[in-house]
Amino acid sequence: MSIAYLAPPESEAELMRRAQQIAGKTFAEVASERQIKAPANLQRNKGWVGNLIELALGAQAGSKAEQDFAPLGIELKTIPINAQGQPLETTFVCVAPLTGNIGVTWQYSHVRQKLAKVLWIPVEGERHIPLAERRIGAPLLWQPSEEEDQQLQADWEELMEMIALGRVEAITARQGEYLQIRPKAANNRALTEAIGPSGERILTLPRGFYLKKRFTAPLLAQHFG
DNA sequence: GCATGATCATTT
DNA sequence: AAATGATCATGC
Repeated sequence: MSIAYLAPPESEAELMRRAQQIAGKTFAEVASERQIKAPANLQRNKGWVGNLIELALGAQAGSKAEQDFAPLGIELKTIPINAQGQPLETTFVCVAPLTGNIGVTWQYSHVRQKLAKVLWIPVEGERHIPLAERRIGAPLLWQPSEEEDQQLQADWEELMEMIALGRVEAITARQGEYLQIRPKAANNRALTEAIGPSGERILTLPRGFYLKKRFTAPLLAQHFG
């Protein structure tokens, strides 16, 4: 009854072969190969699809503060799409650092490192499709273009400046053309340290950086459009 | 609490 | 309908 783990891919080519081999399969098929079962829905298993794809490709499941395929320098992201291939959800990137941001620049930011090279796995996400019957799409290995990098940098700098100036609680998800900041927490009692309006220590909800759909939609469309 | 994996569900 | 703000599970 234990999970059938797969050894990590030894090259980018091997990773891509694996990704192409699961393309077109249903979640149930891939889950069966890994000796696991699909839950009825994602309500209490929000990360289930992401974990399934990790297992199917041989990523280390679980918590590590590095890329999924660190030796290959590749981050794995599943992205739920509709029948037209458009994203159904924003994409979580990383937690937003609320303290200790003196002298931090875009070039060495966590956001930029995470997005340096991403293997996107589109997956059917429409809720009318039973979870087990949803299919995996064709993989896309992506690196940000100069233009995309600059788009993200502009949003990042605006948002990080607000955090540094003690205005984290004034940040709304409406800000940022392509990159936004929203809560990222277990619940509303989870608090973390931040800088307040007068430079004082405050406790606030942890926040995360997310890619808006208007960033990921064209990215997917260029490849599959 | 923080980092991993995200989607849910209420509001607009 | 779509986006924002809130939340769910798991392992340290």
